[in-house]
Amino acid sequence: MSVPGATRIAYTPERLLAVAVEVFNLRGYDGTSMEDLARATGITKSSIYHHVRSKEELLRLAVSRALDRIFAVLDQPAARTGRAIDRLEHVVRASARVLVDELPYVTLLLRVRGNTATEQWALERRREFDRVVATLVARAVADGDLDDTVEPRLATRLLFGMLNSAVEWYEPARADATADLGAAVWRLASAGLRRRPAGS
Amino acid sequence: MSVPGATRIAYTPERLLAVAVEVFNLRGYDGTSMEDLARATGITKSSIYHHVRSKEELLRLAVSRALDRIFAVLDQPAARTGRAIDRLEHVVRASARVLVDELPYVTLLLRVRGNTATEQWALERRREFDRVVATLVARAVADGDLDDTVEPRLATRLLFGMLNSAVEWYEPARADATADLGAAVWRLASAGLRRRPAGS
DNA sequence: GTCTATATGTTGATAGAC
DNA sequence: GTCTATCAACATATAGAC
Repeated sequence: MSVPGATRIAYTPERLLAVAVEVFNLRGYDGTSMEDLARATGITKSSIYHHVRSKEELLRLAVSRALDRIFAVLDQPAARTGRAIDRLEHVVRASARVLVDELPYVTLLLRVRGNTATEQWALERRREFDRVVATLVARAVADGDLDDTVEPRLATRLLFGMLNSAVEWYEPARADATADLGAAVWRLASAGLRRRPAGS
Repeated sequence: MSVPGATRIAYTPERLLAVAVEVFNLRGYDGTSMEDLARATGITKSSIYHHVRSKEELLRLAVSRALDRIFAVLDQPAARTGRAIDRLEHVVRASARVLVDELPYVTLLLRVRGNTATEQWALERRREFDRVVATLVARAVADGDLDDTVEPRLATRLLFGMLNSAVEWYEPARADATADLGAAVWRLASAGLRRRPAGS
């Protein structure tokens, strides 16, 4: 049923992945059937299997892309040198950029439950990331730059819980106050919301 | 295959629900089959259908329980009278208590995607809750008690994103620093993590 | 690279005996 | 209240023509 004059989309694994991830995020990975993907792409189930081995491969491609981008943050110079508090700020802001730039992929990653081998691997890598950040928070506390009344591990989880929650509500279309997500998160996490009478 | 001497668990809808919610949270609602529930309960699929009409009914029972507890927070006197900032603090702390006390049910509620009519109803009620809280935040800003540099709606989302993230990591077994989740969340959200040289 | 047709297992749910 | 047996629909995935 090709339309004359309208060029048929040539599916690459990359483009197929983009469509699949959208549907996964809408319906959930388990709630999405290959038939759903067929409808969304405009080709049949069989044609999809020409590009990928399995439904799980699509998941693996998606979460590994998200993980690559997120771990790249930890390799940036600003995350590896300087005062712990400044490195932490950089990790938060750069992670926020990754979240926004790769929103569908990061969203899928953050919703992984652990049903398949792929999902368990993704969960393990996420824990690895959390451990690195928790170490950074602990160091900032030791440096006297962060309050020591909130336990480092708890602080880390609240900090990234706040940031990661953005996958549930961030709308890239709107160029509103949420434009710089990282700035907002860092401001709230470091200074808090409460207005102070005088001084900073 | 009943064991003599070991009293067979008498299943009530309530007890069945508790088991089902555990499995739903482990595998995801869509990733859980009635056969999975049969294994977890120790009775057959057919027996489960003696207690509930459908798999979706289990979901509905679970999320409505969570929603009831959460909306009850807004009806408490401390959430309805006094300064907006104090009402907000109470809503955060009371919501944290609900999250902890009803952890499996709240967890399931927060993971709903919208595939079924039940799920869409749950999402709509969650948005309703968010709107009430956002109004409270806006009022606290107007009162001059909250900083006006972070937009109220964004602040609300970050605040509850932080709190709700607890369903991903909170462990009731451990009576550690996370014992009072609400206190930790409120402290971080209001005062921030950064250590200040002098004064409060 | 896409299609039709199909294999093979699993799904949510029901019928009816005990 | 639980069971065995079964259903129709749908799942992932494959075979092979064009």
